[in-house]
Amino acid sequence: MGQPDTLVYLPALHAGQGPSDRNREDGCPAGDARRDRRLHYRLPQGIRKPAGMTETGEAQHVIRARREKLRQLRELGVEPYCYRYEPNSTAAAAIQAFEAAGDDGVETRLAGRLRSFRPHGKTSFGHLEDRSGKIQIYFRADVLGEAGYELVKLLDLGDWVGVEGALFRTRTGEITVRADTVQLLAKTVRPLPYGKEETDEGGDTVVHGGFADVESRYRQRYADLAVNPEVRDLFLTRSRVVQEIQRFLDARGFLPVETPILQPIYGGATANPFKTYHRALDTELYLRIADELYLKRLIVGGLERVYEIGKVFRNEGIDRTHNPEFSMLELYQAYADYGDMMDLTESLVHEVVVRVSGSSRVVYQGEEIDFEPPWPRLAWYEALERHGDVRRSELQGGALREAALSAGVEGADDKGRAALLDGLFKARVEEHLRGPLIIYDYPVELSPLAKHKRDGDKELTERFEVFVAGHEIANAFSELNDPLEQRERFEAQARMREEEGWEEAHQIDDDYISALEYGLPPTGGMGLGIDRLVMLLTGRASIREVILFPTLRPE
RNA sequence: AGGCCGGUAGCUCAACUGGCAGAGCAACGGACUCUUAAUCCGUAGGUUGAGGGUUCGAGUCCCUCCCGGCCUACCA
Repeated sequence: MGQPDTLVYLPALHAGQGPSDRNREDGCPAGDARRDRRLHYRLPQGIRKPAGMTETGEAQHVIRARREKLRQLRELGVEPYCYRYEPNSTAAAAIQAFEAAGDDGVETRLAGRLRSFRPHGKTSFGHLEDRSGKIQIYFRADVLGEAGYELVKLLDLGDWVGVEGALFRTRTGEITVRADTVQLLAKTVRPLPYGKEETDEGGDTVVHGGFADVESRYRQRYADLAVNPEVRDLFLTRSRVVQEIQRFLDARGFLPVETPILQPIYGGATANPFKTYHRALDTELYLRIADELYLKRLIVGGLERVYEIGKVFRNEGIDRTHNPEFSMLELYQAYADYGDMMDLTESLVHEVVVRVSGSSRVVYQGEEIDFEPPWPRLAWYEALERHGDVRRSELQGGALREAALSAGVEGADDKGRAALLDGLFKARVEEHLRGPLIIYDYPVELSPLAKHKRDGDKELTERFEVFVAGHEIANAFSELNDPLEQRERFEAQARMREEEGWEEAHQIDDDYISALEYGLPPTGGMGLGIDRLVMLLTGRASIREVILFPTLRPE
């Protein structure tokens, strides 16, 4: 965990432990045996049509031509789908080694994808791309021999190849591998949507054409990743965010745990669930909408500090900030309250931002956001007063409904107090919260799982949310640990569901109350939206850009 | 859900006021032993999202539907 450099080359995992070490250098011996086997692996006549692709005209034509190349390769004794290759470096490391050695005598063995290809008769240039970047490869017929160069002539953009040879500098000064051997690792039979690249005078890379259709990029993320290095970088950043969070929490004694995704009673948030069904149990189950209630059961069990980073599922609308499944961090710490959670959240987010982006400041959609703690803190009703021009004392009965109506809250006519307060805040306040900003002390109606204020104000709970750029990224509270009051809160929610038709209201979870009856120590809990944090750190306006495979309408 | 914009070759995009559906790249064949958007010669590639209508004639105008993006409203 927390590997700072994910580009470090990992040596073969089971060197010397495999079934045998024979053929470890070359996973693709050519020969009759292979050709015989080919008979069993022959592809069906019609090329299978992947979902969502129309195989009209050219695509079919191209794929047919590539399959013809497969045949030619096998005729040459080259197996186009290799078993193994053992590179000893990466493009970036090879270039670095060559520079360090003073342009002298560096041999390297690399594997990657053929990103560009410029044949010139008995000579060809191309670029190989691996996870570290690109390096130019120089193929010569007189070096590779007739058979080797025949293979080079059958290469296509996107093919996976392994090359071995000495590094040198071309006439134009580019560090290049002069290939002594070339090995085809996997043939591409469907052309990748590569754009042409050009380096302008400023040294910037300009891509001509390319793969830009947003929906296609999401549906075929593999092609998006293969073709767009900045997309690979983005998901590298995402992984680092998760690693940094884990590192931060591990260092503070938090235990990573896994709780059920399939739940008989869903809870821990106000949201509509996905329903599913278990046959053997003949039971309806729900996909979790939050991890909360199970994690707090673990605190009851004495684990004291736990966290989970995982997917939660909410059966609601899809837009640029909402995906039906999204990733959340939830953590719970015994003996802590929401004040501790404020401090923890500030330092967690700050540290992740600094370690991932190198600075506490990020620019998001043209707006500079500084995560340096402490963050401003504003009480919920104060925020409403400041941005919504409504005072707490004026939000009783009809006045609240009127305020919600005038704020344009949808369905304000027949909503209950909780929904009206929530609607009013969302309509009037959230967009003004550029943050990072802590909004604290939420109305009790909105927070059935939070303790009420210790000062005796029973209408408020010790809960806060963190807002950045108008969106909530974190939610935390002093966890309600009084089982009797918890039952009353659940019952109040159940009444809201029945009387006001508030479907998202919390269900009564008797087993959770039983757990509380065994004793939940004072506990602080916090939830953090991973996707939104990644959006902030990568400057993306759409959540789909930061989810590898976002939910799309099936084709 | 509502509003706006869009869907043309594998990719990125053109196509005037309704008048023969095009280019670049990718692909295929050929030439070329330091290229890098390689170059040069040649070839192929299309149910213009679907259906209907108006018209001598529709990528273009009208209607319906499908799909997507953006904005607004709601769940994080």
